[in-house]
Amino acid sequence: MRISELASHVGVTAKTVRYYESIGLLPDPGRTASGYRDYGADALERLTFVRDAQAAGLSLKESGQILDMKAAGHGTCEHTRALLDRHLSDIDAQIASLEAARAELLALRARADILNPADCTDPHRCQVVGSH
Amino acid sequence: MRISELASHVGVTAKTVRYYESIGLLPDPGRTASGYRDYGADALERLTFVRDAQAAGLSLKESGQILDMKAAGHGTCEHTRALLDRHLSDIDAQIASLEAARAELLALRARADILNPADCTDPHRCQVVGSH
DNA sequence: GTCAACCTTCCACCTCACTGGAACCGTCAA
DNA sequence: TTGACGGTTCCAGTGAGGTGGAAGGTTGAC
Repeated sequence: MRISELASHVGVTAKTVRYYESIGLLPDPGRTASGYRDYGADALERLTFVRDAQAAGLSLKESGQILDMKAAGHGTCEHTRALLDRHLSDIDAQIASLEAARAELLALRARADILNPADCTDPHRCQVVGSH
Repeated sequence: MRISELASHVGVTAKTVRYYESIGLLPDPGRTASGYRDYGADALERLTFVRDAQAAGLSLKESGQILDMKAAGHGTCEHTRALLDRHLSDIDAQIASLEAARAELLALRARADILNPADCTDPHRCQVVGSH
């Protein structure tokens, strides 16, 4: 399959696929006689994994690490598990901090709702954002 | 107070404070006779707000917008409220996507747990990451 | 008076994940 | 055979949020 077909299967652009190849995330695909990149199912699987992993918050580098461990075939499960565990706690921390942020924003909003907009005319302070 | 003191109160570096000033996020502070930046409580409050807002997922630009609206003193409450509302839904979306990612990672981890590590010796595929 | 630890400016560089554009070649249907 | 729409390379830029380092001035304790 050609680059655009591969890209559209996964929901990225051909540019992005070439970029991934340039950073070593995708291997050199074979080429057709005319020099076009020619991808197989393995490329699709690899790219799909990168996309999934990215959706799960892993960086391209980390996806590459997992994929490389897989290709090297050593320590794979333990390393993958460790990476996964680290990301699970990262995600938990992110969710916690977002929820704290949410609460903060909500409190700010509540103040904005309660305050009479007419009170908001002091040219030097906004009641919502002001001293806290 | 001097730049490092301000910075350490908020948990950033002096470099970062100068950078914030350079992008207009913090106003020119006064200077001592020798040219050192001299900050007051207002700078601390402003920088703290930027840090809080950043923790809440706002960009530096957006923090600056709120702070500018506050300084300009017009339309403040409505604009702040709109910004806050937009960010609340952004945060909700982020939390939702992180929770989806979490579930995905957890599923991957569960596969890692169930599989016998001894099965993970095939040099060409990792059971955890492989075909799905 | 000396020394470390601070401060100043300025400019360049970094990471991440792309994106845009130029200049050129290949494919395919009308 | 012409034109649209792909593909190729390479280089440069984006934007967010900084960091590093050089070259110099200031402060304060011993």
